Formats: sequence, structure tokens, C-alpha cells
Amino acid sequence: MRSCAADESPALQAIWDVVCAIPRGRISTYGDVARAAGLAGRARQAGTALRLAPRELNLPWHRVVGAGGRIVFPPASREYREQARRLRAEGVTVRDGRVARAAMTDLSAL
DNA sequence: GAACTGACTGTAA
DNA sequence: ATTACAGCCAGTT
Repeated sequence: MRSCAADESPALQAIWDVVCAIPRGRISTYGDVARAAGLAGRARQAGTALRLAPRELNLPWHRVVGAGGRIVFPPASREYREQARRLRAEGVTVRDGRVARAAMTDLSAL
């Protein structure tokens, strides 16, 4: 069964679907996620979609970072620590608010 | 419906 | 390398 539940908004579901498709131990950016969801140039909407995403979806939101692999949250924030912790748990190297380029996923290849 | 906000990004100083 | 800023556009007030 689908791990991502459907939603009334096609755009939100499309984004969630893409995020769900990011393999474990890999990461992608807001811009790339938006593009893969058919919303090119709308990186912010990707962020908004993740903010609105219900926890019940078990969405791997931590695999989405800013352009260039930068974590978008303030380093002291709870969200930042959560994301860094989860990424490291998947074997992704997080250093100084950045993730290794090697962990980048080419969503167009999915 | 106008104004404000922000889980973004590219460019410039 | 860092910091600032303007453009962007969906969601909220």
C-alpha cells in the first residue's frame, strides 16, 4: 500500500509523494523536490507542504535540505537537531549544517 | 481581498 | 567564506 496518504490538494500530495520516494540514506533539496513534483521554481511550496504534512504519513522530511545541501533550520533549533540526528542515523554525513554532496539524489532518475 | 509570512534560492557586496 | 537582499508564490491573517 502507499505509505503516503492522499490529500485533497494534488500539489501537496505530489510533493509528499516525491519526498516519500527519496531512498533511505539519500537526500534532496526543496527546489529539486518541487521540480520533481511538477512545480518547478516553487521551492517554498515544497517547504510549506512539509510543514503542513501530518505526522501520520511518516514522511521522511529530514531527507530534504536547502540548496547546496544546507540545512535550512537555525542550528540551535529543535528541528535542526532532529534532522541532523535522523540523517546521521541513516549514514549521511552532516557537518556544520551541511550534508555530503555524495548523499544527493537525482530525483529525475526515479 | 489586501497584507503579511516564510521548512527557498540566486545574486551581490 | 559570510551576510544581505530582492524575487518568488502558496498559505494565513
